[in-house]
Amino acid sequence: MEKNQKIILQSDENCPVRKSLIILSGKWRLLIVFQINERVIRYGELKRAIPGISEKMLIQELNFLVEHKFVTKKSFPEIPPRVEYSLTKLGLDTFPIIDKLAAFGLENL
Amino acid sequence: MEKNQKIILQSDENCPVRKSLIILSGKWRLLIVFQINERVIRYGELKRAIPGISEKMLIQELNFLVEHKFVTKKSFPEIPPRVEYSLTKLGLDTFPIIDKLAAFGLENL
DNA sequence: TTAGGTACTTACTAAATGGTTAGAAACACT
DNA sequence: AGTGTTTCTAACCATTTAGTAAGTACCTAA
Repeated sequence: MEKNQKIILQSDENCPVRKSLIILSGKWRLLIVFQINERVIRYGELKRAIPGISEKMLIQELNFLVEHKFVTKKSFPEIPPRVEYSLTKLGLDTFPIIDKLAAFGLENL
Repeated sequence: MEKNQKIILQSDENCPVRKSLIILSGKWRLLIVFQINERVIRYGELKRAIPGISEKMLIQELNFLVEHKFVTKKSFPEIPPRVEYSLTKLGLDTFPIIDKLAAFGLENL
């Protein structure tokens, strides 16, 4: 805690909080990660599991998460196409954050 | 965890993660909260403590945080003016989130 | 009289984010 | 021939968020 605070005191790009925010902020990212959870899930399933998300945002954020190694993507050469998404270890490592966010929301909002 | 997940499965406005994100997302909010920390701090001090933030964003986000009861503001009728900010209990309660964000950033980014 | 300090406020601009709609590809089924 | 399925892609627009720069008010000290 004291260590983190010291780093925050020079809150520039080296600040780990800021680094996390740059990658994990946004309306859908953490929600998608948490929704995938420990499953292997198809694009369409995910879409149905996150009401309100547009196809554009879902695919865009999935691509981002794949690029940044939070999510693994596996395409099957079938017709109609099948694509499966699952979390990497990095993706699973965001769960403590999501848990705290959920706990805070439940208690205070 | 299972409970949270269940709630997430209908990820609408009732989702506590989403509620938290609506209030706490943004480039500066959590940074400001963590920077105030347990101190009583003046506007100018805070500005110097958060390099890169513009006056507009600082005051705008401070106002938001005051409105939403994360921060307390106390103005002294002096010249030059003096205004002191400090965290409420609600503000302090966001620390678990910030800690996890920092931990994640340190370990992974 | 001028410059300086503090805490803002305003106007304007730029960039990032999100939403809507349409469509493409490729095959199966009717 | 036409419809449906699934996973995307692209164009366009609206909204939100953030940055820049200038200015305000009031008093103090040089």
